[in-house]
Amino acid sequence: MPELPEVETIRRQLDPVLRNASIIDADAHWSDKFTPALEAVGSSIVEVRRRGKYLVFELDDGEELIAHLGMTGAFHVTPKASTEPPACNDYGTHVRAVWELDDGRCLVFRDTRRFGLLRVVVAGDYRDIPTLHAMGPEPLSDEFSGRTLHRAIAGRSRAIKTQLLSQRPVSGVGNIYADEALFLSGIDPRARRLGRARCDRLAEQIKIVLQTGIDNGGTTLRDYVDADGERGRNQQDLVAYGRGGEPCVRCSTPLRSIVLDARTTTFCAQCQRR
DNA sequence: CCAGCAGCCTGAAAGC
DNA sequence: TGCTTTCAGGCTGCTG
Repeated sequence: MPELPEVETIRRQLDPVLRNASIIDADAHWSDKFTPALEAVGSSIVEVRRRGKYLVFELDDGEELIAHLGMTGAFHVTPKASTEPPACNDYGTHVRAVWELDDGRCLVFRDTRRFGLLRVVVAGDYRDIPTLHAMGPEPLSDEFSGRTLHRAIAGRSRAIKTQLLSQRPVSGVGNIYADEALFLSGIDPRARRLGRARCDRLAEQIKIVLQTGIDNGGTTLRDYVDADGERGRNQQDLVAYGRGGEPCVRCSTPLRSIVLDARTTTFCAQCQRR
């Protein structure tokens, strides 16, 4: 559920407090989705960046620690205090990795459902992380526009929402913000062909809903909390996602919920055109 | 290469 | 009340 705005919110909190921190020890859950955490030991964090929904911890040895939050992933930094070397069990439930820093603080990764992922790679080499490797442009950059969206979906026959969730036409959009952007641009999520004009509208609304999400500190529906343990506020601004059966804010027709590619999809059959 | 879909996970909520 | 079933969903990897 963390999508671009949630990951960006966390990044903005982690970057200033983790710069120049040295990782002197680590512990990880046994799953090979999390054991790569140990490979970061001995390096210092240069900067915390983001690409789509992935956090990228740039290390000083030419490598990057990559983290995907899956559905329930969360990061936080403990205050100085430390007593013993870190162990996952010491920091509460569902801790999947702990990195001990040289000043006594710890970076802690929790992930209840274990849909998250940690990797250490040579900087920029994402061949082992297919979605990151083939990731489309950053939605809030000039690299993404109606023109690039139109070109990216040309010749493909899958529903537009499915294509958005694939991260290829654009990065960082998940189920919540896809439903919101499609609603606001008046496009049926099942539409399979979009002309340039509709791509322009959709690209514009994607930028707006993601920026609004960042400004609101993310959307909290269930598990999401930022690095300070705070919930987001963007759920108050949602007009489509999770509102099946409620009246459309534009035309009052009850919003319809369907399952598209195994994901709940809510839209207005009146306002959104195929 | 592409479309479609099962499987991975756990806890909350709904159903019986 | 307590047990069982359903649901949530990003991404991987398999199949046709």
